[in-house]
Formats: sequence, structure tokens, C-alpha cells
Amino acid sequence: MSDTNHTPASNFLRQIVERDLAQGTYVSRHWGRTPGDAEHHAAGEPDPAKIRTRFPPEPNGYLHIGHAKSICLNFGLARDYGGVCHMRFDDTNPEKEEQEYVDSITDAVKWLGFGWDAFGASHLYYASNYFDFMYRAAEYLITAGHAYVDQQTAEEMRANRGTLTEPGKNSPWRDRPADESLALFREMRDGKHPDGAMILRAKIDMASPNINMRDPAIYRIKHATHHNTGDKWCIYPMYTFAHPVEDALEGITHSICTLEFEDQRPFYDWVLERLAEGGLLANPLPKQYEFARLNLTYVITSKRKLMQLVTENFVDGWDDPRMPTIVGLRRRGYTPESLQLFAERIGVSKADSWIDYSTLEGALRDDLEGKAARAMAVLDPVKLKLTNWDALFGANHAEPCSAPVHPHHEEMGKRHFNLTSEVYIEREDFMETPPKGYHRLYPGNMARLKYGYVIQCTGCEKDADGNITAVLAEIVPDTKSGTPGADSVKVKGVITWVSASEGLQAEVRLYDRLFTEAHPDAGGRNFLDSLNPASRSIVNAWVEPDLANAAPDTKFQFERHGYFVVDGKDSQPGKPVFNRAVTLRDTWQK
RNA sequence: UGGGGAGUCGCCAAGCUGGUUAAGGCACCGGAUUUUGAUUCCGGCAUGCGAAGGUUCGAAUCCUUCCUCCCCAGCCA
Repeated sequence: MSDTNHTPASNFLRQIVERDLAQGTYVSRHWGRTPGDAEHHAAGEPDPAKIRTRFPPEPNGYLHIGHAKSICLNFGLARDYGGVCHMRFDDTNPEKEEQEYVDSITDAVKWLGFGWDAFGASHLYYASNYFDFMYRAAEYLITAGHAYVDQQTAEEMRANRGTLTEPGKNSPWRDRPADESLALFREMRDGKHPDGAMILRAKIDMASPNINMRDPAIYRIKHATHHNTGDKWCIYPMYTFAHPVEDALEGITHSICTLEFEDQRPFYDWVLERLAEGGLLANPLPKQYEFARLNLTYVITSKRKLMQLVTENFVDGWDDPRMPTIVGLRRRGYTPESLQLFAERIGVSKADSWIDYSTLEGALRDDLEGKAARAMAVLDPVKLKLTNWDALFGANHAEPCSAPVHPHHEEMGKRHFNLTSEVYIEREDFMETPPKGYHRLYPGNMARLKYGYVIQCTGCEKDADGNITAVLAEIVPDTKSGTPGADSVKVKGVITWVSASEGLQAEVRLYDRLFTEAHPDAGGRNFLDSLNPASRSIVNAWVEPDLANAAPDTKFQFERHGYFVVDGKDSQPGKPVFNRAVTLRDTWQK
């Protein structure tokens, strides 16, 4: 069960935050109540937020389990240290971003249990709202001699960038007068030039051993309509330039990103320092820290590959319960708490690592164990005939039974259902010739119909092909659960069942991992080759009649099977569809 | 072969301003309880910290060399 009052494990980011808090690194910050430049913040109050972090997705796809780790990290740090985490859309590339994605992303973050209202304000921001400032910052860099307009083609730029081991060559336009660059940059802004005709570059060092410092591009021409700013701009800032600026405008203290941006940090600092020198940005400046992104065995998180699974119909959409997307996990039956627990358990560090898929499953089980209502369901039914029923109770008798909604939480109440002369049980709960240690039904053996009577198996019926068509057993009198004689006969096996005449038939979707390989795309192989053909099987199951009107999204533990959720999309009133979220642990070695 | 990172139990991960019996979680293995072969509860689980040297009374922690893995040459983020 998720434990809410405990000290979270230490990690390098917590140490950094704690050190900064102890040293008062950010106490001098002012906050102008909205994002803004140095002047704006200087006019504000001392920042009530001890730290500011941000979750800055690009709205060009659906969030997945890897983002969940980042969300828990950023929002968690802010929550734990008296700060605030900004929800920010990093929408600097109009060609790839859409409103549909911003909606799904905000939904996902909220569903996960986080929000961005703090200190009397909503901290939902868009990088595109800073385009005016970014433009001003770019003009400043040009004026100060830190940037120039380059008219090399993309190919020339690439050729002159050098290689990992050889320095690059200066662009022929590198030393043109600032006035000239400024004029051209304004022409770029005014739409006088086609895409790719010229580009604004930072002037740093073409011989830097860090390729990212070899005069990186900071503003490019894109005649495209932006989801937020429409056609106001035809030039857009590059991520590497925009991101540090966004962080600074928002007063971010700890800018946390993934490892692949480590090489980018010198440029991040360069941008901020130049703009702070020019008085455009307020000190102290944000600092970037990098952590290892999540890798989960049997799971793929590449945006491109996830997209391919959807567009080529290997799954039924972004919210297919087999998808590692937040919407997929949600539909699968994962809870926000289970995902938070997962994030907490895996920790955060800078070491590339692979988390066992079972860690994810374990977090769900641990969360649902304490709170999911129990119910009986038979997924692979075979009929069980109670051959002494009529003699004992009279034909057509229905024997009322009751069971706790949760065995450890009496306050959750009781559920009721009838035992009848014929019930369904799991096919695997009967064996003609059982292996050693098997203690369910086999001829001569006794077991309990859970919450009902102890029964003794007498045999089975078969069809012409030898398939078992029914299991036969007799009720052992006076052994009903809850009655004084219930324990007069001790049995090792307890079997779940559903009345054949009163049970409800329901579609149950049994999901398993999407891939058969722990590392579906390792070694350059095609991840589609390891798609698990058995990742979903649909069965017609029998469930307790009261489940007919279970509300969508409700989680149940089908006893002895696992945790299931009422599908939020395909269930109809009176006709629920269940998704298996995860099986129960099974330590019985067959 | 340039630059930037990382290597602690099967999987994560603390510890790394030198001195602890090398945390904790997950997994696993025992045993107890159990009308879910679940849960819960007890107990077990690294003489070892990528390797080899060195410094030191003492090293996962400091130094040297080496090995392995990851990232970087988009007008993507």
C-alpha cells in the first residue's frame, strides 16, 4: 500500500535542493507574480516559493510512463520543499505541435495527482507566450556581438561544423557587422525570406570540443501557423535557446531534464549569462540538472515507435490498455497512486538503468491490494454439478451466501449471491490426475466453494472426444461458511465459482505485456518482431451478478485471479467489460 | 581517435567532505497465519562496491592506470 508519511529516499537532486536551501542560494529572488524579465521581477515581492521546478513537455504526443517519472520528480520536489512546479508547454516548433496534445497532457498530469495552482496563482505557461521576449533577447545578442545571421545553407553549416574529432570552420558570415545581422534578422522576422534562407546563430567557438558550442542555431525561419500564436511569427527560437530563457523568465531554480541534455548545459549557462549581463534576466539564474530517463523492460517509449503501433493498428489507439501511455495505463487499471509509488520505488540517479517490468506491476498490486473490492469471476469456465443438491435442498433451491467486500476491511461491507445446483469453476481447478501438491478438485478430494460449502469431487463428464464437459461433486453437509460447523472439515483447497443460473456473463480482456523481449529494440532489431501475439485475449467470463452495474473505472480484485477494472470506454450500463490490469502473485509451482 | 556522463546483491538505489556489521525497496528463498496457493507477519539474501595497482592505522569513499556502457556532428526537443 502506498505509504504517505515517510521520508523519501535521498537522491542527488534532493541533496542539491537541500544544499541550496541551506545556503540560501535563492533567497534573494523576487517574483513578479507572472513570468517576466529582470525588471518585471525586481518590482515584485520576494518569491514565496522556496524553489521552482517545471514540467516542460512539447505538445507533440501523448505522455507515457517515462513522463510520469519526470512529473513525479518535478512536482514532487516542489511539493516536498515548499516550492511550486510550473506546468509549461514547450511549444517552439509550430510544425509539430497541436492543441489536442496540450489538452491530453494537462489531463494526464492532473489525473496523476498534481496541480499547478500555488501561492494564489495558476502556473500554467507556454513557451510561445515568451516569443516577444525571446525576440528581444535575440536582438540584444546580435547588438552585443554574441550572435550573427548566417546565410550558409544547412548543408554548408553541417559541413563546416567539423566532426567529433575535428574542429569546425567559421562561417564566412560570422564577422559581418552587427548592424547588418540585425537588419537581416528583422527581415527574417518580417517574412522577407523563405524557410532556410538564413539563420541566427550564437557566436561562440567553432573549435569547441563540445559540438553544441560551435555557434549553435538559435532562431530559424518557419512560415508555419502556430497553435497558440497563429501567424504572428514566421521565425521561431530553437529549443536550446528558448529553454533557458523560459526557465529564467519563470524564475525556475532547478531545471531538471534528462541525460542527453548534459552536453547542452554549457550553452544553457552561456545564454543565461549573456542575457543577465545585458540586464535582461534576473540573477540568480536557473541551473540545469540531468537525470537518467526511465527504461522499462518489455516496454517501448520512443515517441516514433509508439506512434507506429497506433497508426499501423498493432494496438487500438493511444489509450489501448497495452500502451505505456498515461491514458493507456489508466484504462488498463493503473491508479495515480500506483504510478507515484512506482516512481518513488525506482528512485532517480544518473546511471542508465532498466527497471524490471515487474516493479511496475508490483506497485499496482500493492496499491490495489488494500482498496479494491473483491469479487468472484470465472474466466475459463467449466460446469460443476452438485449431484446431491436436490436431495439436500430440494430442486431449484438457491442458497444465499455472503462475503466481505474486502477481507481486511470489514467496514467496506458485504456482498451477496446465491449458490445453486450448478456453478462454473475454473477449468484448471479440476484435474483427473493431479500433480503432487495440487489441492483443488480431483476425484475423491475435498475443497471448499469459497463462501459456500465444502464439496467432495466424485468425477467428471466427457464428450465423445474425451473433453471434460462437467465436473461432478457432492456437497458435504453442515460445512457452510459462516455457520458453526464450517470448519468441521478441513480442506486445503478453496475454489472460486459463479452460479450458472444467476451469474452474469461479461467480456473480460486479459492483457499481458506487449512484447516478448525484455529489450524489444535492442541490437538494432525491429521491435515489431517481438510483439507479443498473446498480449490480449478476450474471454467470455462469468462474474458475480452484482457486477452488472459496476461504474466505469472501478477496480476489483477477482479473487485468485488478479486486479481488473471496468473499461471506461466499452462498458455499457448493465454490461460491463473488464480489463485485467495485473494478475495476482502466484507462487504455486506447477 | 574529441567532448560529456555512468559503473555498489538478480533489478533499482543510499552511502562517496575516508573509520557504519555496505541503508532501503523490488525480486527471490525459507517458515508462521490465511475460506484468495493472494495479503499479512517473521527470518534469510554483497568479507563485497567495474578491474588492477597505490596512499593510509583504516578506502565503495582519496590517487594512478585500465576496462565496459551511454550521449553529442537537426535550421528536433
